[in-house]
Amino acid sequence: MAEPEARTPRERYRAQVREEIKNHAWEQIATAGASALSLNAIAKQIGVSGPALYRYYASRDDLITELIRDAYRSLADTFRAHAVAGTDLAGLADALRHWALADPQRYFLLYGTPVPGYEAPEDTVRTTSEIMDVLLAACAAEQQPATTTPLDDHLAEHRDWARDPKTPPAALSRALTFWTRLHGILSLELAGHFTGMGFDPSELYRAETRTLIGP
Amino acid sequence: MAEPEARTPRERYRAQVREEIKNHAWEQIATAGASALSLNAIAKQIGVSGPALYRYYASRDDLITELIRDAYRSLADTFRAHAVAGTDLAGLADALRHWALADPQRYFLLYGTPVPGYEAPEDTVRTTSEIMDVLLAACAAEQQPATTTPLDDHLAEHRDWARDPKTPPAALSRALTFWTRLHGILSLELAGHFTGMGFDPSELYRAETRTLIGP
DNA sequence: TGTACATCAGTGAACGCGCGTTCACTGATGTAC
DNA sequence: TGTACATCAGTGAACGCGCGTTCACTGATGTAC
Repeated sequence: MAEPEARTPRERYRAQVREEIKNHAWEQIATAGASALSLNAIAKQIGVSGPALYRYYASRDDLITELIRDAYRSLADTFRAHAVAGTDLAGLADALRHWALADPQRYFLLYGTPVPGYEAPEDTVRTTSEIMDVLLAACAAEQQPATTTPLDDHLAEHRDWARDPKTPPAALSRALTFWTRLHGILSLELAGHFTGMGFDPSELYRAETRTLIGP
Repeated sequence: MAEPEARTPRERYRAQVREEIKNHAWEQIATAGASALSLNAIAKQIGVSGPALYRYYASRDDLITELIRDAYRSLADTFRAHAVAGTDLAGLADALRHWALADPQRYFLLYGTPVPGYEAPEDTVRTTSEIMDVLLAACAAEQQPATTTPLDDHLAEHRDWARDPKTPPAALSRALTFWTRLHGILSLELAGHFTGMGFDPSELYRAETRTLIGP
């Protein structure tokens, strides 16, 4: 994925095995959580001895970092596809929801409980900026409200995270509330906090999406 | 805490040691996350042999369950104190934020990445209902809007989670959005997703609190 | 096309570690007469 | 107040386990002449 393209058969084989390792890693994460991920267990599943995996990943942390990288890339690609297609904020919200529901543990790997001390590598930070860029562009494309809120004012002065200096302050506010509101619903839903309450989380999600659109 | 009161010196001693174990457990969770919690490590910190802890907790899972129980109790107590004092929604929002910031890992233990397969014991479910009751009462005490939203309609028909049947539908909506919006901000903030963005998360929190209040 | 060499995937043994948990025990603290 | 007994906290040895990781190696695959 992030690898250079595989030209030779050997390179193609390598890429294939790396992919297989990752697939089993995701499976394990889905079954027992990321903290339970074990190289030896993956090796056993693939039908290979434990040390063999060290041909493909330098360490367990290396593998996890690559999973995180892939996850961010996947979300960024999803967003960018919508940006190219010229979809609006509602489209992005839908895309985010589908992406999250498709693989809850992948969502939590990015946005769940942080591992104390873990520092994201430089390139994933770039990917998150890419995601934010798409979101900000979509917000800027919406009709801007006439009035200004205290939050707009604050963000107008703290806007380093918006790479395009032409982004209007109201779009900054909207991007943040888009992110936090939808994340709030998704993370509680995926964690199962709504089970047994009886209502349909997608109704809540759609209601929140509606309030985010328009001026 | 959830124990019967300690009458005899022995019982008091027991309660004291249990408390000490929990304190070190929280410390460990804050340092390395809940999945790294180890009974042996706690024993070492206390200066006691590993098996000694089994006098106080039947197993590692037992200890974690009690930590979760305590955490829910703590939040419920915080909310109830505000209910008794007759505080409004803004007061609850403030209380929630302070409670979360006071101990991020405690927050994540309740609302972070779920452990696949873990089932909450019956009594914590009761505590969460208690929390919801306070929130719903505060929402019902607010002035209700004149118009009705599609979400109101949906929740009017799926309201088993609201124990008081007199709770107006708009209050149900408000309680849910209160919860999900504030959780969205808090969890992203505590996980460090806003670091480096430059703005003040509390401004965002206050802005969202404002939109939740009034009709 | 065939041979000589280099590359590299995978093996099996080993290291050191820490984990949760059990068990039979010692010794101190509390209780009953 | 003193003695006999029961309760219970804590110990140390042990069990079985799985983990990440290293190392020297075998054997297959690819490369160069």
